[in-house]
Amino acid sequence: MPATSTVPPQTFDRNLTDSGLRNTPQREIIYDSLLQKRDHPTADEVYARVKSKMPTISLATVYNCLETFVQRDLVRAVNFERGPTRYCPNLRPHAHFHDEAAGSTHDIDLPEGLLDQVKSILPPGYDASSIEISFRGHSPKHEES
Amino acid sequence: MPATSTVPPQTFDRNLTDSGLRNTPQREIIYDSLLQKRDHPTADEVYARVKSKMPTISLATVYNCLETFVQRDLVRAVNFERGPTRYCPNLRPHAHFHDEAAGSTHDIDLPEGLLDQVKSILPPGYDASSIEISFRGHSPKHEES
DNA sequence: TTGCGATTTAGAACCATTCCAATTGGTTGA
DNA sequence: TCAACCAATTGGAATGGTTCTAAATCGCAA
Repeated sequence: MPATSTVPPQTFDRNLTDSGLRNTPQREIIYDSLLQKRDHPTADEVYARVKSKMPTISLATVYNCLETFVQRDLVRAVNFERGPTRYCPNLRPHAHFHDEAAGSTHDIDLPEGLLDQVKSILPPGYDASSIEISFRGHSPKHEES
Repeated sequence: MPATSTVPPQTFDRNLTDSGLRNTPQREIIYDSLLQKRDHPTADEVYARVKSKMPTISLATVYNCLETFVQRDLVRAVNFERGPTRYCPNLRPHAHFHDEAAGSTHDIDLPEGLLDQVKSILPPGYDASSIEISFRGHSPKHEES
């Protein structure tokens, strides 16, 4: 049982079709590649991985599809400073830990209630639609980041 | 009394000179401009503000100086997604709130202990050198963001 | 002074991303 | 089945923020 939560395949499909979008081969193969190796790849990395299965796919399509997934809340976009955007199919509430030495990124599960607690520090009148928590530092070794 | 904490002028100077750097007119005027209007300006905005006082200054110098300040922990660099880096002279531990509608960024003071508490969710072996907490949403009106 | 390293500068280069315009593809309803 | 329409893909050009480069300048210290 992985410590991640992704949508089941049929939900992925319906999430798209329900809003008038299509589940194209490109979208399927890109989403698949995110599930396959959950190391928070950049668009370029996704492009490279996906090209072996579908050599004619274009980088623009990779950007388009990833953006579509983010809009539909199927995937999270993760940013560290000004680095390239990374993509993450884990929908469970979690923070990110960026290992500076290894250049790898790990998900950190959030305990129940932590987000509410953090949100409670906001002064009256502030209404947060999203909260990001990210760490930098060094982390134990992982085979797969 | 502002809810921010910046270094006193002589500390600013010593922080630089102690590590073999010089406190040049450009550095002084740029740091000044950050103190003057604490709305988390981008490098471009700093450039525009500073140009009226020193018309010959270059954008590259603005980038150089800001980067120097960040290295020396005189200023914090703040990023929201892939937007341009913004700069903040407030050294007190704080989070950032980004108002999507207004495009403005506010400091949110962190209560004593919150960072430790957030840090405590890390599994054993993880050692965080920095933590970022950022909100997006909508905030009450401000004259100055 | 002279020398040396720190600094500034303009402009070129870079990189991630978005835009554009043309083509292709799938669905729907006549 | 066809036509029409809108979604999606594609390659390449364009954009925007930032960094690099190489040359000029500056300021302190021998």
